[in-house]
Amino acid sequence: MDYLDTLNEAQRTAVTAPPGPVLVLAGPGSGKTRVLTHRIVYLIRELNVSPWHILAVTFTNKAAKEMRQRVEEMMDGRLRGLTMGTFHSVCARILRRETDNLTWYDRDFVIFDTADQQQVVKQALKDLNLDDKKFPPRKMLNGISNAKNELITPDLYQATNYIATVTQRVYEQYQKVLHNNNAMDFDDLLMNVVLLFDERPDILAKYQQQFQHILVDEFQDTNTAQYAMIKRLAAAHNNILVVGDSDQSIYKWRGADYRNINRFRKHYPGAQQILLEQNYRSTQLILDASKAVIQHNPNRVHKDLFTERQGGDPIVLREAYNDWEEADTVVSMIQSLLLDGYAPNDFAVMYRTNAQSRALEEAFVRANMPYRLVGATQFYKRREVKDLIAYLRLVHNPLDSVSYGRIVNVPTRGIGAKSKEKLQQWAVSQGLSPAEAHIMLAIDPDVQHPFNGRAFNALSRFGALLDAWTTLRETASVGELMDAILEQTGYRDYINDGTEEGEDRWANVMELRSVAAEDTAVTLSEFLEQVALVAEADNVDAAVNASTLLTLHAAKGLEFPVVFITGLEDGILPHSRSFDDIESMAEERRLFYVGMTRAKDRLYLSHAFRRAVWGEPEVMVPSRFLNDIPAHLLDGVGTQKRREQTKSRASSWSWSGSQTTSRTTPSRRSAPQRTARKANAVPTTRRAMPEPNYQKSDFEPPRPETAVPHYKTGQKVRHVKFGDGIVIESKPTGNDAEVTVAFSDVGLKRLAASFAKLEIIDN
DNA sequence: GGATCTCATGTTTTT
DNA sequence: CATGAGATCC
Repeated sequence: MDYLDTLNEAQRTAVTAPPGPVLVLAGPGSGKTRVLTHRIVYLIRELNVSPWHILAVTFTNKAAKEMRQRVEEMMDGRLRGLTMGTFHSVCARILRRETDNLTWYDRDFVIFDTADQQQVVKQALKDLNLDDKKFPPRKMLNGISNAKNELITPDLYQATNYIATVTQRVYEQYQKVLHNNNAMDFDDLLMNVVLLFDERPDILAKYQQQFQHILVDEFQDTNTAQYAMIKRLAAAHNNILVVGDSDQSIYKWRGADYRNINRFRKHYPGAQQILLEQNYRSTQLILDASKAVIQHNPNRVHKDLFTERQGGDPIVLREAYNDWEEADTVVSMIQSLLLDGYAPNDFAVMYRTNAQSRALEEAFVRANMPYRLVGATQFYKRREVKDLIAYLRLVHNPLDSVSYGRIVNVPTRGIGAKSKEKLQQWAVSQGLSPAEAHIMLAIDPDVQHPFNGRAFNALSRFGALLDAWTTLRETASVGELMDAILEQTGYRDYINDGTEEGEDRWANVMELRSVAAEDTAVTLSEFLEQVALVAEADNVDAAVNASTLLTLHAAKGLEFPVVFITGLEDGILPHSRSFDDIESMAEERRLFYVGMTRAKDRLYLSHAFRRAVWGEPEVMVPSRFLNDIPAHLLDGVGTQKRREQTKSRASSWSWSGSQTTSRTTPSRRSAPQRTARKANAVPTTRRAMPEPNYQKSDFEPPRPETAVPHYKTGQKVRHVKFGDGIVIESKPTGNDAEVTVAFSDVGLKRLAASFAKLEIIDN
């Protein structure tokens, strides 16, 4: 078999494993995608399995698409009926097919995203007369989502304290609101499939019969609901192959549990286990450094990654003065590497939080370098895009009161709060959804209603539009429907107000329009589903010749010749929210590990001396993870030395230029590089830019930190008069620092550091 | 009824 | 600092 020749022994063992449960533990870059694609080909060719009987679940839609392409190439295009996609999209497809068997939903159900969910929670709180200040929707949603991921329905919810009791009630009401809207949230897609399978053995049997061979990628990031689903599906034939790496589990906060790997072992004691340790991506040096970092996690299965790419360039570790300088250093490094023959799309710049992309973007723009941004202000979350989608959803599903609420009066059409409320009441009394009520007003001349002339006109006019679009939907394509909506609502004039931002917003609308135009045959239902389930990483288009800016999370599964990981500071990369929990800290470490192992040839690590985490810049401590990289793998000096260098550079900036350069009137950004036509390929929201001829002196002049001792949160200090206390907060103010101390005797005091002469007695 | 302003509030990661 | 809610003004 020629296609098996290209595999190493472990890979071949996995690919040709006899049917049955198989667990593949695959280190980064060990060719797990190859294993999956070859396995599918093997099943079809060698074992005569029909593609119809295969289900392959991937982490992103993009991964699914690529995998399908590869398989098709290897098979010369002979695979109809193969099911491949993310858990969410596979579940959506199943539920769509089974709507007749669902209690609460009909065929046109829509998928609500996070923003919609927020609205639903608010509605639920209102229905229950609960104060959304006391019970923040975000928190409520969290509790609900966690429950759903654990397959806990409202009536199974065990409330052990007051807040949980409230959560349960909100959860119950939340589900009711969703049902009324004919809508599911992301978690429902998973949970409802499992519930359906449990309720209807006949339906489960049907899918067991179809999916006789199941393959799951990124198994370490499955949650309870996902695992429950595949376990049920596999129960009849036991042909299940999962690929995962617990060291790359980074979605615990979303309910993922890498312990599913252990559960799998327990549940299938006879499972064949294969370890993929040969890495085909990175240099040995990068692997050694990554291994040194991940080794510090407790309770892991040891893997001995190796590669034939011996040696490699040392990892470069640098400290920058602040986030600005860090970004500039990254960009100029890229520029010099470009001269060495690298292409712009060979580079990726990674960071922990989306907010960090800003300084980087600006540096790229200043340098006139092409870049593309993954995530951040996502295309599908933009106001104008959401508006248009809300219109489409409402036409598709008139029960969707969330979408209705979003656009009843956008653009404004004389339907204010009073009218809205009155209509709401009237709709309820008529047993109609708000949208249906509008339509009723428009088409039934004899209808009894409580509205005065002006309000009636506005309300029924909107109803007439809805009615017309609903009719149009039957015959027109999605694109044509969009055109009609945009035209008849005057949306263009509303959004395109002559400002640059307005222009951008309109461009985004047209972008969405062109997505619909790509496939004229797509139904409204399909289009909406597609749009609801796009993943961050789906928009990483390798064909674009630009450097990639992305979060460490979004980097999973990708690889780049040169990787920069920025913001390696305590509080950022281990994120401050993970300090007090061992498991979260371990996950932060895995996140760093995932980032490092994306690099093929070169890895650059950086941290900043000062960074504005929120408002005022603070002095940062280099990430604790950096200490775990052996010095001989690094091109860089020790922590102390780095900081001294930063300080000496910093002091040279303070005298290098005048302080008069104005930063108060940001100029408009020069023509942005449209590196791609794709959705969020290039940030479209303009941001205030610094003077283009900026110079080093524009950096905030560093403060003479020397005189004032630096206090850290949590330090025990002694004051001559107030006695002993603990530092609550310390923030720089001009040449000084303002320290907030909780004294055991006199309580909270705010002190000027230079004045108070606090004695540090313990860290 | 609608637009604009101010104030407060809260910030990880995303299907 | 960015978004959202509430108040105020038109």
